[in-house]
Amino acid sequence: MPVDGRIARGDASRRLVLRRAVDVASVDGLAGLSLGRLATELELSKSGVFALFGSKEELQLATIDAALEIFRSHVVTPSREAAPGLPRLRAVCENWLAYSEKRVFPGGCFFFNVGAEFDARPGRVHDAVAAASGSFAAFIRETAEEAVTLGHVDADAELLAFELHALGRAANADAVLNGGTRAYALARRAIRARLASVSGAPGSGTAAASPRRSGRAGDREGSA
Amino acid sequence: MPVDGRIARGDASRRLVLRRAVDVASVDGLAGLSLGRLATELELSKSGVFALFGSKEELQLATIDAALEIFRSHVVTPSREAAPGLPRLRAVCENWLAYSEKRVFPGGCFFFNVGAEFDARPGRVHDAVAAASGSFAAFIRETAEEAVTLGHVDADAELLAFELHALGRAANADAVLNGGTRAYALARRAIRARLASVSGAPGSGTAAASPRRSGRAGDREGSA
DNA sequence: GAACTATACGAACGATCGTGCTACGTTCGG
DNA sequence: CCGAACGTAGCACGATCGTTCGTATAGTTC
Repeated sequence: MPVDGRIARGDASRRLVLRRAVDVASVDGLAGLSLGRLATELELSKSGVFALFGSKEELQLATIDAALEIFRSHVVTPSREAAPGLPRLRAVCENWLAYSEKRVFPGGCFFFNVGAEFDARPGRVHDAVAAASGSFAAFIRETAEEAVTLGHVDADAELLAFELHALGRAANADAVLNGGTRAYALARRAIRARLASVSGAPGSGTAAASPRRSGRAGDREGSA
Repeated sequence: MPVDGRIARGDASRRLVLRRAVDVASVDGLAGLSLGRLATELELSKSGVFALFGSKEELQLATIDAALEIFRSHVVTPSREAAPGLPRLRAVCENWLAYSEKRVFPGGCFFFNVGAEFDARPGRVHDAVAAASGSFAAFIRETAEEAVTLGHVDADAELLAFELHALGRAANADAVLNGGTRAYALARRAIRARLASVSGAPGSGTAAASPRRSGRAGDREGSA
């Protein structure tokens, strides 16, 4: 019977702290996280919060893990329900944009912010952020490779994945910094143009939204 | 005679501080800037540095201005030497990538980092960052519009500018976070494919580097 | 029951933060 | 030459930081 009431209580407290920590970090960064602030906002003692994680760095690493779980549940997992190939590739793009636009984290994409924050600093936090960011980049790439292998798109999979990831992150950056939703609309147009199927099977995945606005003379695709 | 020895001395000190401040901020963020750290590293007194700017927020704003000047001198100004239209559009892309890759700021693009840092925080620093970022986005857009007007490319100028800006920022993010130069190569391939001229006049601007690697079967452009 | 473990608290630590105040040069305008 | 302006340093303040210590409490295991 691995039911330990003490550990269960501790895990509940850890979840409570981490739920707040991911929101704070998405706005003020992982360095802006402070034990005292978290304790005050959650009406706990600073030393109690500290004891739950052992050090600030461990709190930061736990915050990254918690954010990664939330990210996966909003972006990666639902995308797997779409059919492999182009539908899934469209789904992961749309799910990512929706995840950013709905402000699952109040500061926009968590990993965009902490990635920019720790990109040039060494240490375990940097490595954890890079690993998390890299795992999602790998997921996009594998999904793109699948779409190419299945003949749904004719492109270099790695380059296509890079472009799609770039468009999403740019939309997040512009939208959070300047407000409004224009950046998301631009990203969706660019992604749609890039993911026009080569032949048939245009079946939209789980969340491919906005089938509207097919007009707009020359949606920019035949520039070669 | 606008020669005031006192003000001249003060400006020299301000430049000394700001030169260090932009480098520190590009790695540790504008919030990671501290008067004490700057004073210690520059062997000045903390109160002296403080008096030069009046407040930390003023130091942050001055740091943004100093970084903007450096950015313009490396990216915007040299791009204006290229011929209007497609050559200039190619030049601004390449100059931006070179600015990021050469680590003009040790933490990569200054405005990418502080943009992500202050995107969701209110205040004057946010507004200054948004204005600086927006002014460069406007420059790309205007350059793209010029290329479209001149018939050098057939595309939606706003969307094209968004895509190019997105590709550059993604390359910066990936390269700084993970090291290596692969992200820059991917961005250059994507930009080159996007900026294939519609007819003639492919004259490369001032800094369009890497005319190599024209091979690579199907450089992904005819996916529509 | 005792022995042990884990959560949680309160108090305190040394360090650093941004910010004042004071004082001393240097340099300007009159 | 004199008073004002500016740069610069020294010192101290209140606040907050991460961390440590001692202790009380609740749960598990014997």
